[in-house]
Amino acid sequence: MSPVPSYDPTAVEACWQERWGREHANEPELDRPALPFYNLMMFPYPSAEGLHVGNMFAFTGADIYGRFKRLQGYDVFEPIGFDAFGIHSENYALSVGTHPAKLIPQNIEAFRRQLRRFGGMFDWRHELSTTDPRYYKWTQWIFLQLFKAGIAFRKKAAVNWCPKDMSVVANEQVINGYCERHPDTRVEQRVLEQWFFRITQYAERLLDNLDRLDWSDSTRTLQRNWIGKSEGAELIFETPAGAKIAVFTTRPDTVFGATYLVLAPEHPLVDQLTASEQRPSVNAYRREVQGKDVVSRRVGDKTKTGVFLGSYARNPATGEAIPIWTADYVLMEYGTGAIMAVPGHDVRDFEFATEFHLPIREVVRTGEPLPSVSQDGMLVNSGEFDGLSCRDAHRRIVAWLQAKGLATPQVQYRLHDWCISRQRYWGPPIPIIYCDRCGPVGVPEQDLPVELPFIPDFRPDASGVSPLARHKEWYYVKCPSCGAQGRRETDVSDTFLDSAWYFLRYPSTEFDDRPWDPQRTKTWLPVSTYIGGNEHAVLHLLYSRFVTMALQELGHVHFDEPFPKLRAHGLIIKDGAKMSKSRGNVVIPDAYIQKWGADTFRMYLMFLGPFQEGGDFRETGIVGIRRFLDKVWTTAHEAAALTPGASPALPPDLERKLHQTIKKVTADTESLDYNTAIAAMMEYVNLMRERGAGSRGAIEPLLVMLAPYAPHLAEELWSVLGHEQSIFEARWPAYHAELAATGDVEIVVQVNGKVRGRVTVGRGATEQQVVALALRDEAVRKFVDGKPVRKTIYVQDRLLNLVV
RNA sequence: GCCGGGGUGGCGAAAUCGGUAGACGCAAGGGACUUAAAAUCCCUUGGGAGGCGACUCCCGUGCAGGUUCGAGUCCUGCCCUCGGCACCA
Repeated sequence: MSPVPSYDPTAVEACWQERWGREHANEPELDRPALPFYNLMMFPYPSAEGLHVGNMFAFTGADIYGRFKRLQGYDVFEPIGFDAFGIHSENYALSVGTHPAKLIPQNIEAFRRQLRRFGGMFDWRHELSTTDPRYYKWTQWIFLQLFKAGIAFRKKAAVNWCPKDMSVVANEQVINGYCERHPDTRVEQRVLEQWFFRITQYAERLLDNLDRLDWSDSTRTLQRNWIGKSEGAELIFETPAGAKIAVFTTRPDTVFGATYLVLAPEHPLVDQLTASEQRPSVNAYRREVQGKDVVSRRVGDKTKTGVFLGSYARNPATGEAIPIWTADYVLMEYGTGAIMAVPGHDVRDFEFATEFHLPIREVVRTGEPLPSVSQDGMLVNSGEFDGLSCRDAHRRIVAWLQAKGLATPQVQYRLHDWCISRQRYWGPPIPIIYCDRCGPVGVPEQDLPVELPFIPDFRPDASGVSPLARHKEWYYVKCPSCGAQGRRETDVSDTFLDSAWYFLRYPSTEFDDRPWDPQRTKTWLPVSTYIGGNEHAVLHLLYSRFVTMALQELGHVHFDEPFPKLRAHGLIIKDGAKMSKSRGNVVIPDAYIQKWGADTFRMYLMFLGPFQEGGDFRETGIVGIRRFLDKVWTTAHEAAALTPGASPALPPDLERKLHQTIKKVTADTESLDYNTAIAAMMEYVNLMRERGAGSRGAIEPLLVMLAPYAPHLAEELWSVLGHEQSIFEARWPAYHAELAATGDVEIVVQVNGKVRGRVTVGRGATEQQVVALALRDEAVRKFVDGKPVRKTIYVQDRLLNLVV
C-alpha cells in the first residue's frame, strides 16, 4: 500500500479557499433559486483587537448550519457585514487618537482576512458596512419613512452630561455617578430635545407575536420581561381645590389602604399642589434630585427621601383626606408619574411610610406580617368589600369606582419609546433640517444620503454642541420646504438603528436606487434561521422586529416578523469570566488556526460544550480533534488506494453503526447539538478503524457529514477519492431505519429495579422469551431467590424488570 | 427582590419519552514499537470492599424528603452558581 501523505491543514485550507473564491462556490443564484435558504448570523462590530474566539465560535456554529442546509439541497445565502458605527468605535478612536474614518476600514480589512481564513461560506459579493454611505443612505431613508408616518417624533428627555467632556455620556460610561473618563467629575442630568421612535405603540403586537415565533423560551421570556406588561387601573384622587391626580396601580383591590399619595419630583402638578409654607423645601428637594445623574437616580442608593407638599387629596374609596408627597422613588417615565401609596402591601411604600411616620393600614389579610404583597388573601378594613378575594375585589372595586368616574381599567408597559438621538459624531446624521418657519423638515429623499462630513477633530468642545455643528458649510442649509436659511440636525442616530434592518439589505446590496429589491425580498425574506448571541436578546432583536412591523404597515415589506426562527448560542468565557480587553483574557483565534488549522479549531470550539450554552476556553483538548481528523485523513487515503471495483460491502455491524450515525448526526446538526454530532462521528470512525474496514463506501458518507464541520478537509479527501465536483455538490447521506436496526440487542435484566444481568436476544423478542431467558441467568436467579415473580416490566429491546 | 439557565468522575461533557449513569474527548498511569524521543498503537482509569481468578457486592448525578417496579430525569422544600431586569407602582 502506498504511504499516506501527512495532513498539512495550512496547505489544504489555502488551496480550497482559493478554489471556492475562483469558482464563486459560495454565491448562490439570488434571482431564481430553487430552494432559497437565508442563513443569517449577527454581524460583528469590527473592533481593533480583531475577531476574537467568541466571534469565531458564533460564526462557526452558524456556518455549520448553513453548510448542512446546502448539503441538504438548499440554495444557501450566507452573507456577512460589519456593524461599524457607534460610540464603541468612536471612543476607541478617541483613545488611540486616530480618526474612525481611517481606523474602521483597517479593522474591517483585518476582519475580512480572519473571516476568510476560518472557512465561512460567506457570499462576499453582498458584504456590507453600516458606515458606507450607500448603506446609511437607506438608514436615513427609513428614518424619513417613520418621520412621515408620525412614528418618529421629538420630545424632551434626560441625558447624562459630563461638564468636563462638555458632552453627553452613555449610561455605561457613568461609574457610580462619576464620569468614566474624568473620575473626579460628577455627571449631571440634562434635559434635551431628542428624537424618539414610538415603539410603545407596538408593545402589544411585539408581545403577542412572540407566541408564534420559533425562538427559545429563554429569549422570549427576556423580551416579555423587557416589554413588561402590567394590567391594572388608573384611579383618580381629587383635591379640595378640584385638581385631579391620576395614579396607575396594579392593585386597585388595596385602595382602602392608600394612606398618602406620591408624585414624581418632575410631575407637572407638584407646583400647583405645593402649599406656600412648603415651597422652599419642595423646591430644594427637586433641585437636589435634578442634580443626580440618570444612573444613580435609577440604580443607586435606594434609601427613601421625599417632602410633604402641604396639601391633601381624597381617597376615592374611603373619602378621607390623605397627604400628598413628592419623592424620587416615583418615576415620571412610568405610569402617570404618581402613585397611591399602600404601605401595608408594598415594600417601597412601607419603607417610606416608616421613614416619615405615615399611617400603615392592613387591607388584605394574608397571614403574613406587613408589608405583605401576596395576592392570596382576603380583604379587611375595606367596607363592603371585606371578605372578598383579591381577584374579586380587584374587579369589583374598579367597577364601583368606574361608575363614579374615578377609575378606568388600564394596561401599562415597562417598555419606553426608543430614543435614537446620539449627541455624537460617528453615526449616520439624522436627516432633518430645522427651519424657523417650517419647524423640523425631512431631507428630501433625492438628497440622501446626508453624508457624515469629515471632521478631523471630532471631539466635543466647550460650545456644548455636537461636533457636527462646527462644520459650517454642512450645518447651514436651505429649508427644503420654504427655501429660507435652515440648520441641519446635528445628532446622529443610534447604532441599533443601523442593525435593525441590515438583513433587508444583504440580498439587495447591488441596488443603489432602492433600499431593497421587492423581488429579492420576496424570494429571500424573512430570514430562514438567525443565529446570534443572547446579549442581543432584547435590544437588537426587539428593534429589528419593531422596524420590520412599521415597514410592513407602511407597505415596504410583506412580513411583520423578520426572524421566525432564532437560535441563541452561548458565550465563550475564559477562566470563568467573560472575555474582555480590560480583563486581558481575550483569546484571538489566529495563532490556533496557524498551529492546528481552521478545521481543527472550528471543530474544537464546537466540541467544547453545547453550542447553545457556550463554555470555558481551554486549549487542552484541541489535540483530540486533530487526532480524529488525522484518522479520517488516513482512512480516506487508504480507501482511495483501493481500486474502485474492490470496495467491499460494509460489514453488518459497521453498516448498522453508519446508519445510526447518520440518524444522530442529522438530528444533532439540525438542532445545533454539534458537540454530540462530533462524538457520534468519532464513534463511527473508531469502529471503522477497529474493523480495518475503511472502504470508500464506509468513508464517503462520513466525509459528507463532516463537511459542514471541517469543510476544507472534507473537500480535499473527497477529491482524493476521485470526485471532481465539490463535496458541497454532493447530497447528505440517507438514513435507513431498517439498516440501523439489525442484529441482536442486549437487554438489561433488573430485579426490583437493580441491574442483575444481561441477556442477548434478537430484536423484537417477546416478553415471554426474554423472561424465560432471564430466569436461566445465574445472577438473576440468585436475586430472585426462588421467590415468585409478582410483576414484570418489559421495555422492548431495552430492559426487563422482575419484581419479586 | 423578581424572572430565566445551570449544579453529573481529576477536567470538558453525554444520557431524545422516567429504563444499563459517565458515551465522546482531554489528562493521568501501565505496556508495545524505538538506540532514544516525538508520533502511533494496545490496556487501565467514579469511590469503596472482597476474591488466585473469570469476577462479585455496596455506595454514587448540589442537599433533605416524596412519587414509582425503576429517578440525573417527575413533585415539595432548601443550598450554591451564572445571566437578565431592578424603586416599573
